[in-house]
Amino acid sequence: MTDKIDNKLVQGKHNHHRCIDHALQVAEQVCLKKKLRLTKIRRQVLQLICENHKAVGAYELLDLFREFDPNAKPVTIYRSLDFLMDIGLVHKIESQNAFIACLQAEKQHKSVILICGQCKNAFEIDATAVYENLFALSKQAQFEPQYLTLELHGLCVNCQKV
Amino acid sequence: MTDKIDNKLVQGKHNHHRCIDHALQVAEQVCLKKKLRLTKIRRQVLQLICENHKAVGAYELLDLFREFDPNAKPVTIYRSLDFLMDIGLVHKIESQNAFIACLQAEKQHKSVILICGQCKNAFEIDATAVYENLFALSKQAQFEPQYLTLELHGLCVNCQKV
DNA sequence: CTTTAAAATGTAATATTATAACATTTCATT
DNA sequence: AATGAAATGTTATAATATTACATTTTAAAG
Ligand SMILES: [Zn+2]
Ligand SMILES: [Zn+2]
Ligand SMILES: [Zn+2]
Ligand SMILES: [Zn+2]
Repeated sequence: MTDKIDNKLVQGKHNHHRCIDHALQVAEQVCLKKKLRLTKIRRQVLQLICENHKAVGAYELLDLFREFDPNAKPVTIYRSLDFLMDIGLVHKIESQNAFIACLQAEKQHKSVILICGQCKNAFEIDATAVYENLFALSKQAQFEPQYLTLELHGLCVNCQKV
Repeated sequence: MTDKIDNKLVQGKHNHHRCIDHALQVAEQVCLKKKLRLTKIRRQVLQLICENHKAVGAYELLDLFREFDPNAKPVTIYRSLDFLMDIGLVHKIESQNAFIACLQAEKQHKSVILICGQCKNAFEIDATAVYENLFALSKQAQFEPQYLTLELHGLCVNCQKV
């Protein structure tokens, strides 16, 4: 399984095993704390999402998952995604119908997802100030803000040259 | 056709005929300027989107459109939506797979869409500062920003009470 | 006024994304 | 061991969107 990881594909050079391990450890912690069950299926789905930093579609994930269970059905993936999203371990990229693992699920965060249109890598950076700004703006318009969809499309540093 | 408009449904009280007329006039102007063809079908689709300020799905739109042409197919709607979105007359709300008419298509604008989770009304307010902030932030992360998906979910003023 | 080529539309089929409904199994607790 | 809630299995289907190719409409040229 680990030999599928292709470090050339991820944003910047880094030991990607650490990302996966960290994400899985955080997942354990979060579930322990909330008394939720990180079952085998859920862990496998999370692991697959973590295999690179690209946004991954549910059916793409299903194909990958079928190496664990050839008979897996869409609903299995969607159920796991729902579970993982509910507890903040996975984010949905609405503009792509795709999913990424959150790399900072252990702490509360208000972030923008930067999505490279070329390589599809997606990563989060803090945008707390932006949230505050927008919430304030919307309140001025007598709107009661609840949650924000914030996705910035562009080119990552690796894809800008040429 | 006009007697379908229900002003109780729209954000605040206003003469909704003006919204439709304005949107259609702007559409004419934009197409004239860009030498594009605002065909009957495209105008009808835009008109239907304008009939209220709610986000409307493509198939919902198709149902409405079938009062013009009972044999209309999904692709007709999607083609018109693509055309209207390309020239900024319509925006897609990614988090809802739904569409709204832009009320300020005549001028360049950087806005956030405020979406009421209760009544589904959606309207835009200016967010130029937020764009600049985010673009600057992302550049610091060596990301080249291109376009932003910015959708704020919450409750509109009419839906906050009780 | 024809010819022509591009744009728009018609038509059918299909791809992609996501959920509903109900049966069965697993698991923690009693 | 009994119990009930949570998770999973299984089947079907809903909802959203696109592809491919035929035909018609339109604007512009000759
Ligand atoms: Zn996150
Ligand atoms: Zn890239
Ligand atoms: Zn707009
Ligand atoms: Zn409302």
